[in-house]
Amino acid sequence: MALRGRGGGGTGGGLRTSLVVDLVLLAPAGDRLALFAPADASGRRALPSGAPRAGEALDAAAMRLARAATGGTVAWLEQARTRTTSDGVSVLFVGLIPGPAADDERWIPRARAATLGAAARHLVDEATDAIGNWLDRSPIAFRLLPPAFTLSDLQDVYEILLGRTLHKASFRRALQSARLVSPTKEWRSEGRGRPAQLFRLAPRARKSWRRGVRFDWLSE
Amino acid sequence: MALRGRGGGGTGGGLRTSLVVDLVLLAPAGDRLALFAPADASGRRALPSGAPRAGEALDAAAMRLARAATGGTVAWLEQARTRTTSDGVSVLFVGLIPGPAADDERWIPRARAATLGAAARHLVDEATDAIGNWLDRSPIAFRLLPPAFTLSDLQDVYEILLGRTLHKASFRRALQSARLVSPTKEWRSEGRGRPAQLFRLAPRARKSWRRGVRFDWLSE
DNA sequence: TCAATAGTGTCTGTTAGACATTATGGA
DNA sequence: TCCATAATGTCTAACAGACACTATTGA
Repeated sequence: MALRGRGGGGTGGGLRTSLVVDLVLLAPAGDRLALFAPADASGRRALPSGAPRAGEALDAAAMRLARAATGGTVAWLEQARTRTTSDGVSVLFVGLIPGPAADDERWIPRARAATLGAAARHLVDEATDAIGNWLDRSPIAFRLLPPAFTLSDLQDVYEILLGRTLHKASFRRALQSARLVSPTKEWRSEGRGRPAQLFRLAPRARKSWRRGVRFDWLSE
Repeated sequence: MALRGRGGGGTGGGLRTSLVVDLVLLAPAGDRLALFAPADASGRRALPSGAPRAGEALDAAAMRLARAATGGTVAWLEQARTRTTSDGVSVLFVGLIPGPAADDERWIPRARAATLGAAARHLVDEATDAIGNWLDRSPIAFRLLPPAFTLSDLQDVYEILLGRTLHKASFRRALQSARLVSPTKEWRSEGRGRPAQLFRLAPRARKSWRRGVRFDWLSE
């Protein structure tokens, strides 16, 4: 058992190993989640990964790799679990990308993650759980939308990310009572039906009120 | 951007670096949280840390180190954030230990984490947040108690871990409606006051019902 | 008897979800 | 006109929190 003081010597200390960042990048596509799993030269699909550069922070490395891989905007990127593999240490990052083109072959339906193998499927499950957790605590869904959006758009994003349907009136009431969105004077008409009002994410001035303890855990 | 296939060659791939597990071990002590920060030979306190052995999984390494450091039972241990430091890669683990002896000098009040330095204080804050998150989703509080406990004991643990007081009647109602504890026929008398009934963690058969989306986020 | 703690019953304001209704445009 | 979608009002059951009260022990 080593007690490491502050500023221990340079690269001293732990076991030496290789370090890799693995990425599970998801995006809303239609009414499902899509997974970024491009094929390599031999046609085999895999999750993107890469190595941090010397001195580069993990978050920065993951962001650089995610941008380079997708070529697009990264709406949100967060660290998940670290594990040791036969290759060394793997740090998993979970990211959300705004809607990719429907014909982009690098994206596959999230439900087909199992075709990448059991290990990849496990990482994707872990990523999906992480998104659900963050969604409860942070406005990540808004980053997948343009600055002005309809409440139906927003609800669609939530439903895709959560993988379940939400009650419309309750959803809107919760948004309103949290003063989370503010209406604009614009309306958007899409096909049939009444046009929808556009909203923006409101600059927050909310006191986070405390919620009671809930014991509705998942059955183990 | 490297696309790594399955079973890449042995230790190939990423940047080579050293790997260290850092531990934030907390325990309820009286009505506060205590932090495990033993002093080394020179009298300087620090968070415990250590290196995984070759081939050892991170969880296993953290558990081994936590047990070795405290010499006691580890009620719960979970991975938190991984970061790169000047020493290499550091994987943070958060653990809970059942009540240490009041005269155990290796434990300090959690509020005095700042005396270990800014970096350690940050890790401890991160650990406290992680505990709050897990507490919402998993029965970790029960592991800090003996198999039979009073509801006041349980509430005390929750209050210490959450850092705030809870409403007694609501706490009990929530426990009851979740069918989370089952009463025993034993009662325990401690000093003055009416004796308290002992309870046990009930074998769960709960369907986890879905909760609506809440937007009560912390102000950023 | 008093103090202290355990446990419970009742009330109230809030909220999630169900349902129904109105509003407004396109086909 | 009919249909589809947006937006909103009302009702109800559940729940959190407040409060008060009873129960049971030791001092």
